[in-house]
Amino acid sequence: MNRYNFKEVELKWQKFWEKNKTFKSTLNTSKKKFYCLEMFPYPSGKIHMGHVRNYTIGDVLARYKILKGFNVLHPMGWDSFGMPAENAAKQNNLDPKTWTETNISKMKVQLKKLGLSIDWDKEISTCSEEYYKHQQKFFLELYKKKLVYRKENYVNWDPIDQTVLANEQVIDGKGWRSGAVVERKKLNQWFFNISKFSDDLLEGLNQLDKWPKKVKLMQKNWIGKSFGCEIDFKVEGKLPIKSIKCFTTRPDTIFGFSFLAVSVDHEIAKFYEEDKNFIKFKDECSKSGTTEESIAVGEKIGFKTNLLAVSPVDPNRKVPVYFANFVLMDYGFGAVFGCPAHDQRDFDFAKKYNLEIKTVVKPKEEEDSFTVKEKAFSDDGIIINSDFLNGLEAPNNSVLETIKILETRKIGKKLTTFRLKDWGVSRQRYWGCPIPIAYDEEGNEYPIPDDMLPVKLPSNIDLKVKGNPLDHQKNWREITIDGKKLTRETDTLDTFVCSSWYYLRFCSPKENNYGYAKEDIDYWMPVDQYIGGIEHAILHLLYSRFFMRALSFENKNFNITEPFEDLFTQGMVCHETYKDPENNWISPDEIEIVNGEKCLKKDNKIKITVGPSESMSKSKKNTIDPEKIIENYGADSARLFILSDSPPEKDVQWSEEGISSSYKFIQKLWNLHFKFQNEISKNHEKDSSDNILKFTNLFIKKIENYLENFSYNVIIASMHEMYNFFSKELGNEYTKKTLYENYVKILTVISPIIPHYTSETLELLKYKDNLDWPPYDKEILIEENVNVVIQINGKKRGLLNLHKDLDEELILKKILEDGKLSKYISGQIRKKIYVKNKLMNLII
RNA sequence: GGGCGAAUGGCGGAACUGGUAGACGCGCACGACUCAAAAUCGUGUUUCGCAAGAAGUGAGAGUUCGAUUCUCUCUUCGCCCA
Repeated sequence: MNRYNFKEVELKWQKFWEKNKTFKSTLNTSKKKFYCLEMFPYPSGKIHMGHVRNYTIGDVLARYKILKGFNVLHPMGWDSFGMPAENAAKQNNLDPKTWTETNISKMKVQLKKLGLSIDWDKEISTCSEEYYKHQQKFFLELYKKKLVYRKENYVNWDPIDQTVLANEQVIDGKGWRSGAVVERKKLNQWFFNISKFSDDLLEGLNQLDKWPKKVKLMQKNWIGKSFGCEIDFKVEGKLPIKSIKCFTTRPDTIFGFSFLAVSVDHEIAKFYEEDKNFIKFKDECSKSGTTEESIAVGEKIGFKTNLLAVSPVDPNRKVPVYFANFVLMDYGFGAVFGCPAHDQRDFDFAKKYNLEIKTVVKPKEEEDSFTVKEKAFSDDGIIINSDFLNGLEAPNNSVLETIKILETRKIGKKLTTFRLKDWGVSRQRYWGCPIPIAYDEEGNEYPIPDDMLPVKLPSNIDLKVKGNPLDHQKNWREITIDGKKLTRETDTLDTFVCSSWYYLRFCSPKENNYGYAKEDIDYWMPVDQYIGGIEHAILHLLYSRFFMRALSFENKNFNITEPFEDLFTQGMVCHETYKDPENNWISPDEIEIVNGEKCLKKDNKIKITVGPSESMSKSKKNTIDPEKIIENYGADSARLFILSDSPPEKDVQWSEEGISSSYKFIQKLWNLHFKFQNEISKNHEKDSSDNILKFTNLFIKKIENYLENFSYNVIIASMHEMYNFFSKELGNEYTKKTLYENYVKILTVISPIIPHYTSETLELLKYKDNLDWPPYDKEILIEENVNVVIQINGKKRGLLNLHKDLDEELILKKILEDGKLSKYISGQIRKKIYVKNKLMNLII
């Protein structure tokens, strides 16, 4: 017996799978399909532990489904457009294409070392012309359906990346990638009309039974459906306007109205265009971002107009009208009424500009004389000081009730709004899918005709220019359509567009004329299991759901609305953080242990402070390189460990002890294997017991159950139990047949976890057939004796091993006969609770 | 501020519809092998107690014969939104 040589074995089987195209899948309607998809990676050039976890989880599932007889589609591709390529290319003086392609080939090698059951023939890359040419067709298709449009709009501008960001890409008022404080800028932009499907996207969530509740809730909140009221306020003043339309979700506080605020982009702003003070004010507004976040946190400022707004419920009440930075043009009508007493934002504003604060809601337990003083009261309460609204319960009752009253009085009308805004897809970058549109001198739009598609990205461009490099490509920009001289659009599409339909492309990766072939998607779609990080709970998943709706809109041949049947969101991979005495982050590689203490390798007198375990990140230097792990311990060890310590949906902590323990376990299994072979060769005449048969069948049952429920960590625990069981049990005599058959079954059911190891050991056993998931024998699992828990007054006092289905009275007799148990029974037995074959509880 | 979720030994975590809490692993301790160490193997490991036994799943209550599991209040932490 030699040591298990993982390097040799893993390479051997990876080559075998590749050569035999073991995981190639073809359309076969006679077979039940299973589409297993993990979120495809960005080709940074190096895989990280998050990838290892994501793809291992998916691989275990895919391999299990193959054993279960499914026709499994398990593809891999590259989300390969996007800024990092452009930035890296700029720094290293090469072009994004070369950089990306080199990275892809590097990462492919690394991924293959994990031993994934990928059908590499279906590999796709979103930056390839093969891919994006179809995306341009889709774009024009949506353009025809009027689901894509262009408008001038204020946008979130990332000054570092020099590009526009969608609201979803602004986090804490900063660009999600660059971290730069986002500015407001007015630009001509392309938009996908995602808001057209707001209601449908919301409703659709109800069908997604298998999605995590959390993700559905996050999407629901993001779509943000709310009821409110549209109210037309009469205004008085020197300007030629008579009224301003407002939207409010709290019409019930109308009597507390003390100012009206409009956006600086509101139509009445045109009367102030010459006003220097207004221009200054507007400038100040544009400095703070347009996100809800920045508006909530930032200072509320206003610019007083010379208009007065009249209360629609009390014509004598006239209040000032302000431009205010916290009102956005794309929310409601760009105008809101302020009720300082019951909205903190309005309260802050009123305090600043000395406006009236009129209380119209009181807490339930307070008197009617209650007044708001230090801060706004926005909890539930009762309406007061509001004439015909008095006494209503706010807000549950009062909002709908008020809307009804306002409707009958023709003051306002009910309006449903959504928080979800249209998806701005224009990016001022080179490395993206070109938008297939051109313009004439007047700015009219011309779709690029079919025979002139695809619009290819020009090569050999200068990236070092400011702004979008495509703007500087004069030759490329000029185009003649039908004899007309036009200029191309230079914006490229947000990379989220590429990832909104890649799962369709995997079904027909070679289809040349269109993005997919109908027969392929009819068979393979929807994705049966989608696996990825929770960080995509909103953006990518919502965009994908939209994209399917957009494709199926006015299209009889396409009726997929929900692309992902089941969704699993895995947790992150964490590691301890280390710091030296000067507070610098220290990587795990730079550390050695001296006398049980963590010290710097290069100077082991310097001690290291151990910080909390956090998600692996380059900035905290707590990353572990998967390549090195595979090099030192092998892919099976890495797979085993990444699955073993925590449930897949939770964060897992990477540790040196953990990976080395997984490595050792495989060595132990290897030793066990030769024990098996040795016992098999002994050729015993009969089985000493049916222990092995029972264990194996229970094992299959358990593993199957765990695989179905993503309880992968418990599978590893069961594998240890299996090892412990057989190490002892092989000391007893069993026939060659019993040993061989059960051992093959054991190896089969653990093969999704450590496929290289099991392939090798099965080969050593000279096992030649195709592997199938072994059905377990229910009959064997039926036990004749059962352990019955004996409780006295609800306290466990003992355990009796009894024949199954024993009569209650007989059990009682046994208890009384048992000295250890009977000593607890002093008086009369008042009550007996008997749970069949499980428990007997006696109440004294 | 709102919503959602979580809390179990020294640590990661198990426990199917309420029915033996702590599976399995890590760590630790002891032992075997060894001149010694590493590796490996074996035994033990919730706490208190010599023991019998008692307590015990963040805290407090409730429902129940019986609660890690259900209900309420609170504390802490995490995530999302503001």
